Amino acid sequence: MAQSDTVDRILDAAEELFADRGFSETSLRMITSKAKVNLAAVNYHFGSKNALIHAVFARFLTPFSATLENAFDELEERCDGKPPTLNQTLWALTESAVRMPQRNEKGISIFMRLLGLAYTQSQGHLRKFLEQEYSEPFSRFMRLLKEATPQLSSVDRYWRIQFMLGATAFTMSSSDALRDILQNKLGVETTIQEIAARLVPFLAAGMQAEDAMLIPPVGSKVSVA
Amino acid sequence: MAQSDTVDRILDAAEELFADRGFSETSLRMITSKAKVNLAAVNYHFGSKNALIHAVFARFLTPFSATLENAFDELEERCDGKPPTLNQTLWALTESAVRMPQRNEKGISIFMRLLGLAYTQSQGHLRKFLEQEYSEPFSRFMRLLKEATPQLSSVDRYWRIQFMLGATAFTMSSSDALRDILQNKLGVETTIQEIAARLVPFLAAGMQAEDAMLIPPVGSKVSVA
DNA sequence: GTGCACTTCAAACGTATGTTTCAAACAGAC
DNA sequence: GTCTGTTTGAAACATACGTTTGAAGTGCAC
Repeated sequence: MAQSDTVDRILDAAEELFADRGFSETSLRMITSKAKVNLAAVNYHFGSKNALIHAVFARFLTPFSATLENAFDELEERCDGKPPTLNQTLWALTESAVRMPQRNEKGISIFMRLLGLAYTQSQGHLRKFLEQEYSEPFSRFMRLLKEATPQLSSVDRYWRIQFMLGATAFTMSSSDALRDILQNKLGVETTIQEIAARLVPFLAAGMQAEDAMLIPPVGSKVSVA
Repeated sequence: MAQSDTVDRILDAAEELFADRGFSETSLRMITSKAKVNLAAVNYHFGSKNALIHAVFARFLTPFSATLENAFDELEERCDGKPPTLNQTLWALTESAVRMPQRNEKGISIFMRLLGLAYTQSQGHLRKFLEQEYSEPFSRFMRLLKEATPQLSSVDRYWRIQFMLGATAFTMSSSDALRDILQNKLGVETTIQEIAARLVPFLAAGMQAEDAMLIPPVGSKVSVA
């Protein structure tokens, strides 16, 4: 049994279990027994549980950030000089995610859930790792967003980006559960691509909303400064 | 030392620690030492750690759901017969949240973060508890949303509600950190009311977006079914 | 003051965790 | 075949967890 076999089996099992249950709620014993390898194999090959978590992210994120950089390059080239629109920028991101070669059909949604967990679970080491390793495509995406919404003040744009992040991370992090609910309630099947196709126009509309609302509607009791 | 003192100190400490670190990542020993009570006090007063988690939610959610019911009553009365608009419904919700009497100035944002965690961490017992205890105001809010967006299909509405939830829970759950960043970067102070005032138009715009976007913009490579 | 219900306390229990250890198995070079 | 570096295996380690126990302390009615 070659090394890579054990390593990959651990990564596969860890990825799925982390996505299902979260990081702290998944023990090394669950991972190694699902992967059918010895308990000590994780510490032997990765060093620690935290390092295993990083490896799970790196296996997806490293090729993804390369794909994303290419997509941004292509987009900027196609727009030669002019800044890409908000829709173009958002689509470049979602398409890069959707087009990533998948290990299996659940690959994307598993990974989206992991990204959502990374944001919501306060795993300090993980956030630090992600910031160190993948700051460049993130900064570039932020710059594109800025150029695509020149009408927004810095403060407005800042908050609306947070809103977008929230809607995305939250939805993706529970997309399996949400899909199941929808399946049971309305009998509708949904793919991750369809979710993305619904999410992008929602985000774009919110991002470009006119805020005629800083004063609450007539009849309400509280004046919002 | 009266009972209520110990109970409240435990609830205060638990609320803050859960919000900071998540449920599984917070041990009873952390809680009791922060609250300066004996370790056994939690099991004595609440029965178990899960029951403590429920109590933390109930302390906020019970008065809040009463306030919210009143706000909805008032709103529907004011609209006599006609369904309230989306903006009115969203404002009724946010105002009820903002107007809740707070134990301290961080009360709201702490609780928003807890709600976000409840959704993302797969704590089965918690979801079951919340569904059993607070299904009524939740269903009512959903009904109001439905009446305020008759143009949306059930599926569209379902997903957009998830997007709204996500943007709200995520933003509110990290609003302290986000406010700090904004303060340092741009030197701007922000209150929770102002965040709500920015969030509501974002949500309303997203909710009412025309989805002319189910086919990606010209020039993109992937057709999304 | 005595009795009684309620509350606190220190200590222990059983279990699960991440990690380490060290011998056994293995693979490839010579 | 023998040696060498790498990988696996079963077992143990130390630690942390939620929970339970039983004694000590507390406030109040009588």
